Amino acid sequence: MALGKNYDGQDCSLARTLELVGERWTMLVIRDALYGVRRYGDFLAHLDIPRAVLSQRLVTLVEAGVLERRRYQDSPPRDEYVPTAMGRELWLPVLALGQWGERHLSRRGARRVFSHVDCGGRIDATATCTGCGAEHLPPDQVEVRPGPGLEDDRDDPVSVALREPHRLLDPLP
Amino acid sequence: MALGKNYDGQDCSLARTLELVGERWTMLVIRDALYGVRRYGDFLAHLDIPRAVLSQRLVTLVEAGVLERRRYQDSPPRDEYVPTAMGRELWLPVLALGQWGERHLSRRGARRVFSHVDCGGRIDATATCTGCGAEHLPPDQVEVRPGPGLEDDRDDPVSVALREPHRLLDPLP
DNA sequence: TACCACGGTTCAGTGAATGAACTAGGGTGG
DNA sequence: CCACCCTAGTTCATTCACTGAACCGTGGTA
Repeated sequence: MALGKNYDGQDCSLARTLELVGERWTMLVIRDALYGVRRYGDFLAHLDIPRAVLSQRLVTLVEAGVLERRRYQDSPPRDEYVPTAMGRELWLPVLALGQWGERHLSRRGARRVFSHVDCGGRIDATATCTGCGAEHLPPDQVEVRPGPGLEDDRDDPVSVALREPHRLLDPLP
Repeated sequence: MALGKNYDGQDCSLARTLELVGERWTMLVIRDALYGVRRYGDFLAHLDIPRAVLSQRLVTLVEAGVLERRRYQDSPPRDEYVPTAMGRELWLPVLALGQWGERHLSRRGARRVFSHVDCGGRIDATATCTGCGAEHLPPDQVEVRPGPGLEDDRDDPVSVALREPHRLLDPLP
């Protein structure tokens, strides 16, 4: 972080977190990784993000331990990016931020509906199942599907795959 | 948002939220407002933020309905910034992000400890009281105090006031 | 061999953030 | 009356972050 003023003067954990995830595009990369996106090209197409930014963000997240880089083929060499346990725990802030937006910034209904894999109940902003009451649901216990407010006009592979219900963390597309 | 590429291609609530709160410094301004900081000079001193950035962020947050600008004196004219109901609901993402940082990015103990005003129990990352089980605690039911990991080397008025337990949303310093 | 797909890298140009200085409207004290 | 102080901004040249467009390297395929 090279800007003249960084958050060093802030001895607080929020600032530490924001130094890592607060740069433009980073939270959306993390969100996509939690949905199950793994490959550079899929992040690129789904997020419509500049290539250099995506490369740099992935490097940063791997170095920080949020994502893990894994070889999925040797010829030619190809890596994918998988959330670590540390990265999976960012699900809660991602959910809280997204639900705030659903509640306050959405003029149509919910764009994405998150439900509990085991009982089908809706998930609230604290990752609690409103159906059965299960709390602290990790991402692999959550299914995402389109809500009534989602405009379905994207045709990249990830957007197409997310037209169907999809369990978080399962590879996409 | 004038960068060549914005988040318009992302029909998702997380992107809508990040367009508002994702700019550099904004989440820290909101965090301070939730702690109870009200005045331009106090945000300025506590955050050590460039003046022009603070002015612009406050304007944006007022226009978006997250903060409300209120006259606190007429001669000379002086306004303060108070979280709206919409702004107070950002407490949950702020807490979730901060707690993630406490858990994964802190080499010493907790910098800030959040507890339930009514029973004194600790608050977890979902705004649930670990003492009595009360859920969805709003900020005005939460008290913040320094934790064992906080370096107490700041001497601006807000930092000094936060050396004592402080109920969120109560004006600071 | 030419073309394609993939996962990057490079770089000039544009926009955001920054430090430093300045402004306006009061209030206070000598 | 004037000088100084405080507060809440505003201005602007400079630096840094992001971007579009082009390019690169390593394979695989027809």
